[in-house]
Amino acid sequence: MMMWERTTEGKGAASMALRHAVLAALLVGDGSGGDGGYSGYQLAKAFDIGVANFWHALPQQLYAELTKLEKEGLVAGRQVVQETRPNKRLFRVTEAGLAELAAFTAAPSKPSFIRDDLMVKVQAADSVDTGPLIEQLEERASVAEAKIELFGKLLRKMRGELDEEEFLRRGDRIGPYLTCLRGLALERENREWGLRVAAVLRARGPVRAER
Amino acid sequence: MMMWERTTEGKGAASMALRHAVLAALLVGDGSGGDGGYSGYQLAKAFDIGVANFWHALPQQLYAELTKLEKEGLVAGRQVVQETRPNKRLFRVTEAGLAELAAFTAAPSKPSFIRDDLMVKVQAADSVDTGPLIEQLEERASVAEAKIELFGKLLRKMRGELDEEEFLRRGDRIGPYLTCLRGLALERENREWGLRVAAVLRARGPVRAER
DNA sequence: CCTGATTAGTCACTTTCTTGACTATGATGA
DNA sequence: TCATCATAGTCAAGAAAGTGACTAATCAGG
Repeated sequence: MMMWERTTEGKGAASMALRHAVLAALLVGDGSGGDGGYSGYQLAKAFDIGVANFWHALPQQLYAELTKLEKEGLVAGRQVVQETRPNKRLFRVTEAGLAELAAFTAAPSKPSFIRDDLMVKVQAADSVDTGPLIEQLEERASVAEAKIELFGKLLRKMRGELDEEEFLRRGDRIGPYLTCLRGLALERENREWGLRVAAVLRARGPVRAER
Repeated sequence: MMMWERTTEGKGAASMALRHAVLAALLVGDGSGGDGGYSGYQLAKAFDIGVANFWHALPQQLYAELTKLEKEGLVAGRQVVQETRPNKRLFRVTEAGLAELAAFTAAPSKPSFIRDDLMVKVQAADSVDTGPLIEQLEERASVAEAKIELFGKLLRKMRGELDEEEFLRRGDRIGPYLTCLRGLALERENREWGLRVAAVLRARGPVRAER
């Protein structure tokens, strides 16, 4: 039997993946945000930095998910009337939401999944023109560089005046710090790999008579 | 204007993402496989090792995609009658398929995306029971360890008797080697991060009075 | 005064993925 | 000999995710 025939085995596990990412992200805004909660809009921004390290979603999806979560009582929203800006709804995680997150955390994780156009292109590098590929690899390396700096700043900000060891021992809210560390490591690898592959392909020159 | 309002901009880019991963994976089977091409079944296995580093897909999707690709002339399948096994169809990439891959390679890449349950859980680590989380982190580290060894073997096999520098200069088919290198780096990071986070959470002990 | 950016969302449609079957045959191991 | 594994697929329903367009207010700059 091969791997895709896991019939009748992971039965009641209920995927609905985005929701847990939303709940986890919302926890951060809850309290530190000052006014207790994130709006959909703010959540979208929080996703862009930080959460983007392990989850990607467009704002439309977040709004939709927030609506569903509210209907199920996992988050509670309250209207905030603003004069200078359009009104907004601030959401915070409810007890039920926290319970849902706890259950999710206790359940087995599905293997992480990655999807990367550039890697597909590198896989085919022996059969196609490498010119544009080299450009994209170097572009990616420089994007990674920028993220590395951004994450460095974020980490410094999160740990405040404590050093890392100290913060991880005694800080509160270390979750986002730990995921950010992973993002940092990832981007470093991204940069190294991009530069290395670009160099290798450059050194080989144009692809020789294929097929 | 925010990022999700890229209206009328990436218009003709045609997503259909899986197809390029399939084409790139098929290229490897084409020739080295001996009998010229991969069957859907073999492709599924190839995806599981190697391609899984940058693309995840279930066999059902691959079969479906192969059918579509054949209808569009990007791959060609031929029936192979077997006595000892069920018959199969071997697929190879056509000229048109290669052209499609080339066009894809030249076009801008969409940002890589990751989705990782475990990271979501770590993000929420300050608010939930960390016991099962620590277990999962250590489990992941050991899975990563196994992959590291597997990739080491794969790489040695691919480069044959040459050393890495030499192979990357003169070897043919370096694409899969380069993506495998990335996979290796990724798994190493996975292992380090998993062990580190598990250690940090363990040292902190159970979560203190939440909310 | 007009343009564009920022805040704050909503709606509808399409594509893709996942899930859970079901069909075959031969080989291998207990 | 019986069970299971490995090969080699196919099908269909439903859930999840992604895409593109649209509304609306305010503010900042030229």
